[in-house]
Amino acid sequence: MKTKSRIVVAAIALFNDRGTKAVTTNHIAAEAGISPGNLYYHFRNKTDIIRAIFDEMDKYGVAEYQRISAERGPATADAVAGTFVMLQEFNWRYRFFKREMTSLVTADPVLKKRFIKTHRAMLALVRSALDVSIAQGLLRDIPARERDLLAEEIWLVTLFWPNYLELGGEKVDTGTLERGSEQLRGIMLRYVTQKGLRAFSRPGRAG
Amino acid sequence: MKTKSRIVVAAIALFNDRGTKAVTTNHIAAEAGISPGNLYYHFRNKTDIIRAIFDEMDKYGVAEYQRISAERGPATADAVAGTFVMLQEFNWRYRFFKREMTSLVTADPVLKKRFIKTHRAMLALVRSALDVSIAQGLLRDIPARERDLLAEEIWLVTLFWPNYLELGGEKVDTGTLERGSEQLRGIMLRYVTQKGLRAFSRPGRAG
DNA sequence: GTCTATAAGCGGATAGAC
DNA sequence: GTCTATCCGCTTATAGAC
Repeated sequence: MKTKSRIVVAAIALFNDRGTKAVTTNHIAAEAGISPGNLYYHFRNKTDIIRAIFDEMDKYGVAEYQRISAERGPATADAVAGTFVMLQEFNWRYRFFKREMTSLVTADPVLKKRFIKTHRAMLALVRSALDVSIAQGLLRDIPARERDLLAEEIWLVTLFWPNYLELGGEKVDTGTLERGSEQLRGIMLRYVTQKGLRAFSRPGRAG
Repeated sequence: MKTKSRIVVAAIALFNDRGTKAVTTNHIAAEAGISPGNLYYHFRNKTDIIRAIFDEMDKYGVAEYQRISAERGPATADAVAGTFVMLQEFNWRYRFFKREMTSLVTADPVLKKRFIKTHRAMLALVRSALDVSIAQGLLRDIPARERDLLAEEIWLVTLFWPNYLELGGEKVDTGTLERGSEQLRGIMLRYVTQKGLRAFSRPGRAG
């Protein structure tokens, strides 16, 4: 693996474990098996590494989403189920970022700009998934304003579920992440039609 | 004001402004108008100050909640409205804590223990408010499991709304906090009865 | 309780050899 | 690209006078 990637991998591992504050560039260099000076050849500073991780997250998320959409067809119940699972895996893989995202984004204007772009895109994605589900008759018709609030609620729960678990002293594992999916299903169920009920309760290829 | 309180007040102001990471004990001492050495007479270190702030938050929150319950009667629509407003003010006053809570709590086991206690109490509070509202016929009957999920959802939104706003690049102000209340109302409305509709849509004394 | 002075240590970052 | 050596600056924390 290239040194630059090794640094990123080492940083993610340490950040997940001890948090960005406790981890120094020296620690990262040691974990990556290189000298501190070498790290500074590849990255300006710690902030720069965090930005690189975010960019990796962004690419990974988009790629996974597109893969799922391509395999299962866009806006199918199957794709929705697969996306849930993917998001949970994603949340776990980059759990330090979820944990600290508000302070990280507040502290770094460059990161903030990139994050907001992704954030808006995700919100739009949820919103359009709702629109499609309604058009297909899987969800009952919902007034526009309520649709906006609903999309926001779904995205908020998705975004903060791991945080919520950690704060409550619950381990982030398969079981508790599954409860997050259950939360989302609970929200959807309030709007689901008979037709939708059959579609959503039928487990997708993701199990 | 006692020096110890002055330190806490100074720390809150600086933390809100620049985050706990960027603020040092020296900064806090300067802001409080005392010497660095003096600060260490009153507190062991920064962590110790953060714990003191959390304890203050805890006391303040409980006191405000009890005041509202006493003035408006427990579990009335009026009290619920007042509690919303109070929570928003609370979130603003200690906004640094909301912003960083996951990392703060992860980093300090003592704080974590105290936080979890409060967290569980709040969840129980929401749950019992739901029970009372259902008993009074303001909300339709909800199966136990769904009731748990609902309480959790309400608490999650309450807890993370300021975070959510900051992450999306929205200013935390009266308008956006009001949208948080609207989110919560949107959630409640899905369960509200005719009787409850009258009670909840009538603005409480809090406006 | 409060101050001044200062020790000790660490993290960030760079220079220059290889 | 990678290393070693090193410096600067800052933060924490303590000692001891008042």
